[in-house]
Amino acid sequence: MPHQLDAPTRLAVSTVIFTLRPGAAGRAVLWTPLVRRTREPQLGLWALPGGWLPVNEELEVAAARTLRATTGLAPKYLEQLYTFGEVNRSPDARVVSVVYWALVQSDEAARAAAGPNVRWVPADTLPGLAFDHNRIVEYALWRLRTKVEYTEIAHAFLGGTFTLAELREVYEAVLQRSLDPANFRRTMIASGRLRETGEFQAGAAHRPPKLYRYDPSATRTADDREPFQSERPAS
Amino acid sequence: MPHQLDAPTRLAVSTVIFTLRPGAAGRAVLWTPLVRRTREPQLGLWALPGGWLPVNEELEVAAARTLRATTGLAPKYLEQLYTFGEVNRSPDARVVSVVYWALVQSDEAARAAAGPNVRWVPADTLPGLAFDHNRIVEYALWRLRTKVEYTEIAHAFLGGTFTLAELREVYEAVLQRSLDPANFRRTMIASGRLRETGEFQAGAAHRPPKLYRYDPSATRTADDREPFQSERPAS
DNA sequence: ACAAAAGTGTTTCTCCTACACCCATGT
DNA sequence: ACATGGGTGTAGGAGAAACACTTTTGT
Repeated sequence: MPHQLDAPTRLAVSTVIFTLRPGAAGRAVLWTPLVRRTREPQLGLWALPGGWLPVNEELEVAAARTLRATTGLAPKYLEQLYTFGEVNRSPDARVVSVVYWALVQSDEAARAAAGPNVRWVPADTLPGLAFDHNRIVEYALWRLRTKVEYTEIAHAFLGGTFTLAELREVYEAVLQRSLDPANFRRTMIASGRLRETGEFQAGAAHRPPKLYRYDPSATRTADDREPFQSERPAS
Repeated sequence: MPHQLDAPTRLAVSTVIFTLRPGAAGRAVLWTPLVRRTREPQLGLWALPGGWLPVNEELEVAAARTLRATTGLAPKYLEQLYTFGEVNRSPDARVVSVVYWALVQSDEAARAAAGPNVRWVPADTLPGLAFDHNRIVEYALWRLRTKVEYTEIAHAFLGGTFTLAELREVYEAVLQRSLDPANFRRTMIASGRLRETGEFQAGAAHRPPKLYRYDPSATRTADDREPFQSERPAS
C-alpha cells in the first residue's frame, strides 16, 4: 500500500528548458537549468523546474511561468512533452506531472540569473536527479533531436536575425554531427521559411554573410502543421 | 470565476479507439466507439470512453481498462496522445484529461458488443460530442495518419497473420489514397519487420498470396525507437 | 598577397514512382 | 481459356551527399 489513506492524486507541471552554450571543440552544447528541492521528499536533490497546477491556470501558462521563475526568461518555443504518472514515481503521494519542453534564446540565457537553488548543467551529462527526472530529460532530448530534423524550431535558439552559419551551428550542436555548409544552405533556402533582411554581418576576416530572419508565415499548407505546438513571440 | 470555491482539479483518463470496417467504395473506413453520458454535465451527449483516474492505477492501465469496458477488447496498440487541460473545457470543475489512443483488431471489433450507451461511428464524420472531444478525436486521427507513414503500427488492425494485400488495404484506408501494390510490397519487405509464415491463403480465384507475420524484434537499432509507445500482445 | 569563410556549380548516388510484364490459381 | 490478383523487373526522375571552385572580406 504505497499511498496514505485517501490522499487524492496531485497534478504538477514541470518544464525541461534547453539553451546552447559554447563548448569545447568549437561545437556548442545543450544546457538545462535545474532547481534544488527545498522540501521533502528528495530534499536537496536537483530537479526540473515546476510546481503544482493552480486550479485556474492553463497548463501551458503554468509551464511558462515556472520557466520565467527559474530563468527570468520567456520561452521562444514551448510544447507539451508527455504526462508522467507512474503510481510510485514519488514516494509519498500519487503525483501526475504534465511535462513541457522549451527552447530559450541562447544569448539571453547566457545572462540568466542562477543562484544557490538554480543551477545550469549540460543536458547530456546530468547528475542524479530527483524522482524520474533523468528519464524525462532524456525523452525531451530525444524529442528535440528528432524534431529538429523535420521542423524549423532550431531558430528558437537564436535572436531575430542570424546568419546561415549560426543556424548551422545550432543544428550541429543539437544533432551532434557536422553538416556540409553548401548543402545546408540549399536545404534551408528551399524550406521557404527564411527571409533575407538585406543586412550583412560585418567585422569578420572574410566575406560578410547575409543576415536572415525566420518567417513562419511561409509556403507550407495547413495540412502538415502540427496541432498543439506553440510558437511564442519574443516577449 | 468559472469554478466553485476551492474544488480541486480532477484528473481523468480517456481513450480514442480506432478500428477498420468495410466501406462503400471497396475501401475500409475508420470507426470509433463512443459512450453516452449518463450524468451532468452534458448528460445524453456522446463522449469518449474514459473516467476518473483511481489513485493506485497506472495511466496506461486505466486507458486499457476503459477500452475493455466499452468494447470488451484488448488494445493491440496503445499510446499516450496528449493531455488536455484547458481551464474551461468542462463547465463545472477543472478537469485535466490524459488521453490515450488505441488500435484494436478489426475482425474482433466487428464482433464487439454495442448497446444503448455504446455506439460505433465513422471517425471522420462524428456527431457533436461532449466537451472538447471532437477536437481530441481529430488530433488522434492526425497522429494515426502521420504515424502510419513512419512506423509499423498498421498491422495492429490485423490478426496474427496477414497477406500484403490486407496490409496494404489498412494503409489505404488510413491514408485515404491508393498505393501501388508492387512498390508497397518492396517497401514493406525492405522494412525487415515482416516474416513469411510459409503458409498461403487459398480459396481465391487467383494465385494464392503468402501469409506474413509481424516481427517486432527485427533489424532496427534501439536509437530510433520511440521511448514511450507501447506495443501490446493480443491477450 | 593570403587566410578564411561565404556562396555557387556539378557530379554521383540513392530512393521513390510508374508501369510493363510474368505467375498461379478458381471458374 | 480467361479473369484476377500475386509477384518481379526496370527505366526515369527528384532529391541528398560529396566536393571542386569562385567571391569577398580583414589583416
